[in-house]
Amino acid sequence: MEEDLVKIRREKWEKWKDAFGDKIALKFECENKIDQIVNDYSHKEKEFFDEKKIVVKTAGRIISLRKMGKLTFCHLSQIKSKIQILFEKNSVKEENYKNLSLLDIGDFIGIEGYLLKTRTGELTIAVENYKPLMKCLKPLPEKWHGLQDVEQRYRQRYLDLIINSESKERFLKRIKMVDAIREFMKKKDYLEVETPMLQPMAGGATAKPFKTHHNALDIDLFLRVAPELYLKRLIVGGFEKVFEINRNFRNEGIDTRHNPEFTMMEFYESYSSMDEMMKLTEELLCYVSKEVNGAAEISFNEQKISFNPPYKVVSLLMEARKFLNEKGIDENDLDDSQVREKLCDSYGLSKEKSKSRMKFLVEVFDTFVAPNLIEPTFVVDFPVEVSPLSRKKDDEVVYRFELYILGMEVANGFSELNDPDDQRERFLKQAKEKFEGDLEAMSYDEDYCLALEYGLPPTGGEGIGIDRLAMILTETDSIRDVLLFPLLKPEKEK
RNA sequence: GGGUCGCUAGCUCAGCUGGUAGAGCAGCGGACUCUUAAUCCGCUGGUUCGGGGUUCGAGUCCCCGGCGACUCACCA
Repeated sequence: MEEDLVKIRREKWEKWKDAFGDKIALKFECENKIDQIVNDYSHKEKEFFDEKKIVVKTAGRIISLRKMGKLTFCHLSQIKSKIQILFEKNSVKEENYKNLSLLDIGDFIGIEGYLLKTRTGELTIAVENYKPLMKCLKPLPEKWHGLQDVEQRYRQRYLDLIINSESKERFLKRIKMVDAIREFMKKKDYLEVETPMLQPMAGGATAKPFKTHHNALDIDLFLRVAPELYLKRLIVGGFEKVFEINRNFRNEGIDTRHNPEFTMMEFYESYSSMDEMMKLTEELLCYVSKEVNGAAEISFNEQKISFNPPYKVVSLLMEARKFLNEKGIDENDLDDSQVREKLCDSYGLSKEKSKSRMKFLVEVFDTFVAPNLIEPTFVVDFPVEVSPLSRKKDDEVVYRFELYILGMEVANGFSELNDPDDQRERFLKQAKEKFEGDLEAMSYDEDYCLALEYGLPPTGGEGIGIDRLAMILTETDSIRDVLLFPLLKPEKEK
């Protein structure tokens, strides 16, 4: 049983004090990083190490252990690399060789030794001194198959990271991606800011918020669904270019593309419009793809995708109307709710989402067109009705776009609505929908309208879904696999 | 919330129409100075997710519950 295995490891651990002076080391001067050692020396010939004794001092977790009499091979792991280490009975002190039996796979040790190449040509540290740093009391999952149980990989992500290198690599890639995005935005003179997560009113997106309570103020607060309205207040305040990479929270379903908390980058630029945002997006994605994957072209489940600009542009309304034409549907009939419901039934559309002519058209697009947008594609011509924060182009549509990749919405941007009178009217319409039972409709935010009265310059703004972009760039099907700790239901106490 | 599937040793998995729960890895003991899924000999290890039921007998069949995966609905 597992307790027996832990008991044996604990007994070994008890002996550390006599054998090595410490049960738990305070620290270890790790003078050489393993990936640096590998980079510097793995290409050298075997003879190089015969002539020159290169001494290194490093530390890591033991991830494999092969004892063969008077020789013991291990692999020592650090975040970016691993290296083989070798204990020879003649090179370490006799009692220290014997004390190797107190070490297990999973333990952290610090070592000092010299480099050599084995008969098979593998760069190896021949250990002269070593010091165990901390015991791993639990047995690690098996080295060959790794940790397969999906649930355990999420619940105990550290085990997944120790044992499954693909998983570790995927997260390192995500980190690199976020770094690249940040670098890009800073190079473009955007200022990085943080705006409230706790908001008295959850605005900036149509979504169901999480509610919470502040005790000292005795007020209800919401976790933000978007930072949008605060970022635009900063534009009013004269911060001409701002961006924020942070979490949003939406109290909605969970599936392979949705987690209740997710990361978005939102950015806003004064004196700009949706056209500049689209150009910037093309440039950004191309740059990030090259930084992360070394190329602007990637493949995803055999599908080829290019991030090289320019991206295709399709009109939401034109595509939806094309569908109506093909099916012989008269658009004017769509004002009749009974007609819409009938059509929803025959084409398998959501009645909930088709409660007006325009919403029906959007639903048609989402269902029949969007899933087929594999290569990066901008969708334009969104109805005013579903875009309460975008500037009107005419009575029907706004200056707004969404970017689709692999059938997935990855970005959403627009020329910001900066007319306070128009904004008030749009909020009123939202408030009415909310009153009529739409839980996702926006609240009337008078404080934001007040800010607009001080003058929001013409502004382009956009939000990019970071998790989804990470999925695409790491060829990952589920959002949970690019989130270190996806939300799971707690296990029930027995 | 609905549907389908899954849950067996620390890990990866077998276990057929119901008949004594098995293997590999890990672990323990032994051999071994170039191994790398090391090898060889021997050994240990189980509340079969939980609770009921049917049965002489349940990992297997039935019911209830838990958690997860996929999928539909909702959403980005």
